[in-house]
Amino acid sequence: EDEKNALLSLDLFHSIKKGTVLLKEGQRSRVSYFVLKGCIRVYYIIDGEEKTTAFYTELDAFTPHCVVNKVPSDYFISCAEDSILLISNADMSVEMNNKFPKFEMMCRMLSEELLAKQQIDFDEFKTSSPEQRYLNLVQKRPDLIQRVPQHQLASYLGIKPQSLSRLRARIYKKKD
Amino acid sequence: EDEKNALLSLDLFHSIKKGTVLLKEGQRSRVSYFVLKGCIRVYYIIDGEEKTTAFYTELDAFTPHCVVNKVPSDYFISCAEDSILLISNADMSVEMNNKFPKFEMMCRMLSEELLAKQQIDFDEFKTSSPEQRYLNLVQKRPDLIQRVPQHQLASYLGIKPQSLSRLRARIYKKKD
DNA sequence: GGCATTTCTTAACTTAAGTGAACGATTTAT
DNA sequence: ATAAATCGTTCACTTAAGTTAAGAAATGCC
Repeated sequence: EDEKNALLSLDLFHSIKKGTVLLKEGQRSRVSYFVLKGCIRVYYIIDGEEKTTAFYTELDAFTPHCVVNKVPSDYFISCAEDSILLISNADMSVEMNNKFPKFEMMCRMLSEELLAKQQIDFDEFKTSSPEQRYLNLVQKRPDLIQRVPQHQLASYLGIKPQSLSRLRARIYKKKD
Repeated sequence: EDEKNALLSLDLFHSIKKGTVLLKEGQRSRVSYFVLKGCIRVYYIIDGEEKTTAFYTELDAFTPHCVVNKVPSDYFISCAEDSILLISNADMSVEMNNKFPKFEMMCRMLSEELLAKQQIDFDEFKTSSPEQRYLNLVQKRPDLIQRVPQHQLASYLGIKPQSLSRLRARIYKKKD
């Protein structure tokens, strides 16, 4: 339909190399990401240390906080792998939303679902120990454990790399 | 305008007593809440223990996960204080969204903002210690610390009540 | 008012995470 | 290919949270 043509007429697809920084702390941005292939990572630098808080992989959509609230970013975004991303800017979605009511509805439903899902994730995080969180991650996103460095996983789990290493050793020992 | 009349024609306002359980684990629900006065609380019962994960107070809106995803609820919701709530059901919002494009847009923007805001909250939680999280809460929601029992705050901060008590004593001692 | 329940604090002890440092192993750059 | 940097693991030690238990304080209920 018309929606389809409007989307395809713009070339939004980008091939991006591992390590490329897409957004820096302090920057303002107007773009959202949709991951077609690869992985992007959100991290803060606190007291000189990287603290990774999120990974977005195949078919994940992500609009940074600074885009929604029109403020400078608190965090960095970088490509954790060579990736293919769909990058769209906010003006474009405003236009799409105006032209196509269906698009607006889809966006509303999507963000409502993501919000509800994230609330559950947050609840799980709060109510479980680092070890349980790790085991939970093994269940829910086994790919992440393979494709992402341990020290980034550690802060994603809210702990230090050494603690994750120890915790893994502990779990491995239990399997007797 | 029309929107206003459509809203007012329905009586959605409810006065609810402290302690009333609005939603139980396992139940399906179709209703969202908007807190006009008071406080509602989300909690799980895990191994017989209550784990509080969220509080909604004046002017907060909340649609439970089970409503969005049409599944049985994982958690309980109860009134933490005598409250006045606006309770609307999902059919109603579907209708509103159909009738009034503006309403759909507002809902989309609201949930996008809430999603972005919650991501930041989650990030802060992951990157800080229980003590920092408590101090952060004192800054951001000082009212909660007054109006909510400590043991509920504790699990909200991801720790045990005894730890919160100790942590508070530790902070108080430091002020010398 | 007085009794029961719930809530908060304290303490001693256990367990696990934080810290600092060392050492291979792996990856990256030249 | 080699040197440099990064990464993962381990260890000893410190710090803080979990656990169990006891008692004080506050709250709710006849």
